[in-house]
Amino acid sequence: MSTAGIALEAPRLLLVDDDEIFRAVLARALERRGFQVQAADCPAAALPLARQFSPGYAVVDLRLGDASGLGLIEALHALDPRTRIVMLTGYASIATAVEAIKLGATHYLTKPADPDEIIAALGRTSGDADIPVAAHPPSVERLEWEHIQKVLNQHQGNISATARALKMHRRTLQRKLAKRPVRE
Amino acid sequence: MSTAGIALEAPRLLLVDDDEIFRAVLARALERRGFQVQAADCPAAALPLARQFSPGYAVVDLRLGDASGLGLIEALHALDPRTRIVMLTGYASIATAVEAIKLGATHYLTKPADPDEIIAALGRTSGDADIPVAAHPPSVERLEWEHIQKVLNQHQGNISATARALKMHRRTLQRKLAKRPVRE
DNA sequence: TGCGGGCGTGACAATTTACCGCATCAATTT
DNA sequence: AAATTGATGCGGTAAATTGTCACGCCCGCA
Repeated sequence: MSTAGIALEAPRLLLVDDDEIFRAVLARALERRGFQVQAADCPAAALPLARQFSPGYAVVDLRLGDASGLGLIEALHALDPRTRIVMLTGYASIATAVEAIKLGATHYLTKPADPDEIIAALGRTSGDADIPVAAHPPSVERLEWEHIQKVLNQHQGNISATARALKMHRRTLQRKLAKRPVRE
Repeated sequence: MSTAGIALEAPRLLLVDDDEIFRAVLARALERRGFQVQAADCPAAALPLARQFSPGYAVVDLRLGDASGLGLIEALHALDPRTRIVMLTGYASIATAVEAIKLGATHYLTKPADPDEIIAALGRTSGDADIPVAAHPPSVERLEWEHIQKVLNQHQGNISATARALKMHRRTLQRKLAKRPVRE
């Protein structure tokens, strides 16, 4: 990080996500990495904020309650085409990815996403002393575990239903669950 | 399509796919729908053809033998930014979709795609379609595929490096890449 | 009290992975 | 020019994982 005037020079970033906890955690992580963060939980709140805050960067979730983040991307891009926008989503699909990029997003990431990865996606390779490591991608095993847990949670711990949703055999799911989560 | 002067007015379309049968079938289908089609099986053949043919539309496959269709998209876009390019692939992933759109493709479709769908995609601009957000969580298989593609992309297609990053065997990665991804 | 579903588990076959090795090719290095 | 390094493709085989079927056991419900 540069030595002087951090508060004044810090790039402004708008974070839009409807999950309060996720928002708070990510906001803090980004602030710690030198961004000045403003957050909102829906497009209606985000737009006025964007007008006033005039952020150079934005991270927006695809699923914002009932609204879609796609419209917000379009609006942010219309407000200032130079804004670097990353779309972040837990429910990724090719169709929404294509649409997001066409509407002006600079990148499209799936949750879980590491803060460094998000920053990299924003296209800000801050030439300072941070992130000497090339962010290690999670192993497929690790990712799979996270995903299974998430879906299992959505189904209130119902293993059979989860297996169906994941298109895997119940027996296999049981076996995977019996094993330890992989540590990196 | 209009009734008169088809031969003169017919929009020109460049079709690039390394599968000869597929190419022939699709070319015929597109011609029957009023396009003037020129086909090629690799970027090396496609580029000169594009220069001479100056197509307003293009349909290009992602996997062209050993080459990638992404480079061709970039080249076609550089040749004439107004060219409407659809990327068509049986190995679809979010990572390559994002890449394709950023390089100038107007749309990205997965095989099998019917000709009408392709034509619709060629004419589509952003925002004129309601993208269904977040249906079901992806299957573990799909998730794995997307993750692999993403990391592969981060490593510029280097299979060995990707295998190392993913902590999986290079041989295994090769086999997974050779297979087609599951349709959702 | 029977029915449907979820859960846990054993067993065995089918498939997939890990791990070899080897050959080729391209880019460096010596 | 020859040697070295690293990427890629691919065959083969042992080891591991998954698919599948079959149980028995509960629980909630009509």
